[in-house]
Amino acid sequence: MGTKSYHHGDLKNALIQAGIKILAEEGIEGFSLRKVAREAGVTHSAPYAHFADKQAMIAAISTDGYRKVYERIINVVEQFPDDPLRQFIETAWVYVSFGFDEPDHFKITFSGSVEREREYPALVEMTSKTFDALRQLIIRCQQADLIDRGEPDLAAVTVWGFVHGFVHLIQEGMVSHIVTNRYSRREMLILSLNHILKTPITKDPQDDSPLGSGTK
Amino acid sequence: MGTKSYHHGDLKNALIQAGIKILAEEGIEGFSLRKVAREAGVTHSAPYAHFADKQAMIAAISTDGYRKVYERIINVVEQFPDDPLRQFIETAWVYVSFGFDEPDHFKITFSGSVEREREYPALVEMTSKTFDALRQLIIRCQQADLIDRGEPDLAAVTVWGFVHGFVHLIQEGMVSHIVTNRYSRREMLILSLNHILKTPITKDPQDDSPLGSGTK
DNA sequence: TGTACATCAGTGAACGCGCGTTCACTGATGTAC
DNA sequence: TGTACATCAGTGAACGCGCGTTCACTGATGTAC
Repeated sequence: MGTKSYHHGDLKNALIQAGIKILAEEGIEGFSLRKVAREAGVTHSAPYAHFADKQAMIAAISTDGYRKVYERIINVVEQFPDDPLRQFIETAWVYVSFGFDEPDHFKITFSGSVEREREYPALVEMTSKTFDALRQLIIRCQQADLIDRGEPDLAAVTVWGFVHGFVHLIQEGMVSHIVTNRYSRREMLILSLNHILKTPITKDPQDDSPLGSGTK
Repeated sequence: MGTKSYHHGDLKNALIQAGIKILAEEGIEGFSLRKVAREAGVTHSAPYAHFADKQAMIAAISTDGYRKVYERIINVVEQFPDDPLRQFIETAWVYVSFGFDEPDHFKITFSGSVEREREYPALVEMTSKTFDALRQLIIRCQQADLIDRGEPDLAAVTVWGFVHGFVHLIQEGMVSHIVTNRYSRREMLILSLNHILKTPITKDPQDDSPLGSGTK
């Protein structure tokens, strides 16, 4: 399992990275297997040695997106072991940051680009691990009385739905400039989360800066 | 402005309807100008008499989506003139229903498929009218103390973000079966909105049925 | 009412393009003896 | 260390396809006199 073997070395991973780069540069519209191969410096038919077809390549990129988010969430949870509020905010921020930093990788990951998910066990595993981490977090927040109790899966729908929609609205430029000119994205996120939290917070726990002052 | 004139009659609208049908049957992936023309029973070059290019056709379909949602929102607001809570719930339901009933028309409308929106004044007008209706509704809800006060545009981001994400999660099958098997979509929506409302409601105002009983 | 003309919605052939996928191949790498 | 062979990652030509768009055209409709 060295980093390089013979021939190209690790074409499979190189193709995934190339795919992510194509997404970043040309978006989902511009995504094609041929471009990915070109980006990786390889013939357009080379990817077929590693991926059955285009769908399989997309599934691998999607899996990578879930993996990134999952690892960051786990990381945040470990970083603030006894602080569910902080875990809640930073987990939301992880998700939102991914959406802002890699918009099209985010879209391909969380917008059901993979048609027959079942056929990709690695993807199925990453999605269920991620969903589970979110669910556990919600339960911890309910126990700490941070958000309304009730069916945790339903609370998860509320929170995750909001966070996803939040990214979407900003990505698509649907948020009024009154808001985007006045608040940073992190500030907007936390102020919005306040509508869901039972006790609104007034300071960003990251640096104790006051929220909603109305100046970026 | 008769319904039919000479030749085809009203090809422009017929093409928009054909486009919506193609979206419903084959999704965004399967959408092409040539298919739309075929569906409308017309040569593949006929649409160019009415739309400058593919983008213009998409912009028209998107405008139609906004128009539908806008008209239904206005309708709901007029139907319950002094009941902001009811307006709030039904407006959310209008949006969500559109997403469930016409998933791909919804996506093309609210997922920034139009590249240079500025160039389509009818679209710009419909979006701003819709945004404004939502904003006014949020303000009415804040005044009635239904949701937390503060910058209305930010509250709108929270609510609209949530509702959009809600549709997305369900459309993409990302909601746990525990939840979807147990609650109807309307029930899920209202129970989720309860996390945002200051005073949770316990009955669906539409028919006074109890919420969250745990059986569809 | 009838004729000549202008308008313009819709036709159909043609273009060039990039795509996904296949397939016989080449040639570098690894393995057996 | 050297040779023969097997493996298999990557090549490059070829395929058929549907796409967006253009353009000279046709023929139905409307208008002027």
